[in-house]
Amino acid sequence: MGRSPTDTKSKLLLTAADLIWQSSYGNVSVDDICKAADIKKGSFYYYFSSKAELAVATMEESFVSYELEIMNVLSPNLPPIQRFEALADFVYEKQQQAYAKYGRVCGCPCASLGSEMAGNEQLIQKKADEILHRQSDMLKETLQEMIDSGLLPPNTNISNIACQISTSILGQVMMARIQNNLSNLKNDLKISLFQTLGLKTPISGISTMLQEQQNGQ
Amino acid sequence: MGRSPTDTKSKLLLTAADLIWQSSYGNVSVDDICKAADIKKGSFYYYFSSKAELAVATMEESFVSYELEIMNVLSPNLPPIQRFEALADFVYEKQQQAYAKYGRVCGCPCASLGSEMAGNEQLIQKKADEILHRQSDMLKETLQEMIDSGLLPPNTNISNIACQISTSILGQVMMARIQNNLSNLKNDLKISLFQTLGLKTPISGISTMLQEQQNGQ
DNA sequence: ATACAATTTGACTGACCAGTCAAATACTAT
DNA sequence: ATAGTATTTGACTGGTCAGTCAAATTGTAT
Repeated sequence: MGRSPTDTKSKLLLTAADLIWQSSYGNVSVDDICKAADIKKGSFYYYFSSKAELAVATMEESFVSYELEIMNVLSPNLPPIQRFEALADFVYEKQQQAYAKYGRVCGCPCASLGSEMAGNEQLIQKKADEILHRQSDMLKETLQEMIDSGLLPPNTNISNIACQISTSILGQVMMARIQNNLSNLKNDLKISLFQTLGLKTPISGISTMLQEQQNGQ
Repeated sequence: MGRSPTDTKSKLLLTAADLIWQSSYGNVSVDDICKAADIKKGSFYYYFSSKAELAVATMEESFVSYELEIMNVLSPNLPPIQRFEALADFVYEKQQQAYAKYGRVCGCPCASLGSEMAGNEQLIQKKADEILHRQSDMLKETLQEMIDSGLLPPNTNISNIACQISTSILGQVMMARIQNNLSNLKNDLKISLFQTLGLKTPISGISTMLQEQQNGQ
C-alpha cells in the first residue's frame, strides 16, 4: 500500500552528515539541510522527530560505513603491526580526502558533535560515547593476536590499550581540525600508535619492529 | 573624566567563559550571558563588538590564568620528570574541580570552542590555533633541560615532542568530556605522557624512571 | 475506478537570536 | 554648579530558528 519508497530519508542523512561534519551542529539549521538536499521541511519532520534525532541517526550511519572500511584496513591478511600502520595511513587519507572535498580539515564527526553537544543533548552525548566504545572495540581482535604471537606481554590489558589508541587518534584528528592542518597527523600518528603499543617507531613502511617490554604497572 | 571604572567587562568575560565551557558557543546566547551576569545587553555591546569577539577574549583570558598555573606546576624547583607527573595530576584535578562545580566533565575550553567553530568563525579558529601553540611552547623549557641532563637524546626535536604531548593531553581531555567520565584521564594520562617522552611508566608517585633509548626515526 | 495508505508540500507559529540606538545616569574635573 | 565623558539602560529590529499541520499528491491493491 501507499507510495513506492524513495531515497528521501537517506538523502537527508547524507546531506546532514556532510554539512555538520564541515561545520557543526549549532551552525547548521534544519532549513540548511533541507535546502541542500532539495527536500521540504515537512518531509524532514515526517522522517525525523527532531534535529537531535537526525544527528544521532547521522552518527550511526556514518560510523557503520566507517566501520566497514576499518574492518577492511584491519583485515587479518596482514600481520598485526602492519595493520596498525595501515590504520594510521587510512585515518590520514580519510582526512585528506575530506580536505580536498570540503576545503578544510573536518576531523572526527562523532567527536566534534559529541564535544559540542555533550552538555546539552544527552541523546547525542550517549551516542557519541557508544560509538567511541565501538571504535575502540574494533582494535581488540588485532591486539589479542599480538598477545598470542608474543608481540605484547600476556598480561596486557587489551581494553585499556584499545582505549588509549582510540584516544590518541582522537587527539590528533581533533588537533588537525582545530589547526586546520594535516601535517602533524601525517607525521606523528604512526609514531604515537607504536609508542602506545610499547613498540619502537617503525622505519617508514618497513615493519621491522623491536619489541619493548611493557609491564602493565 | 567619566564614571569610575567597573568590573562589568571582566564579569561578562568570566560568566561567558563559564557558560561556554560547560555548554558550547552555539548553545549559549548573548542574552544567557547577560542574564547570568546581571548585565544588560546594551552594556555587552559597549564592551564587545560581537559574540565572536567575546569568545576570543574569553579564550585569551582563560588561557592566561591557566598559563600562570602551569608555570607554577612546571616550576624548575622540581626535576623534569616530576614536573610532567605534576602536570598530569594538575590536568586531572582541574577537570575534577570543574566536575564538582558544574556537574559534568567540561574538557578544554579552547579545544571545544576551536573544534566547534573552526569551520565557521575564523577569528575563533585562529585564536584556538594560537593558544594551542602557546600551550605547547610552555613545555619546551623542561624538555630542553631533559636533553641537557641526558634524559632525552640530544637530537630530540623539542617542538615536535612538545606538540605530541599537547596533542596527547588534548585527546584525553576531549575524550573525558565526550564520555563525561574522568577515570581514563586519571589512569592513563601519566602513562601516555611518559610513553611520548620515550620513558617507562613511572611507579605511581615515585619517579624512578628508566630511560629508554629513543631514536628520532 | 476507486479506495486507501505513504509521502510530500508550503504556509504557518511563536520563540529566540545577534545586534542597534537614543536616552538616561553617574561620575569627574573645573 | 556645571559641563563633559564614561557607562548603563531598555525598548527595539529584522532575521532565523525548530517544529506543526491540513491539504495535496502519488503510488498500490482491489
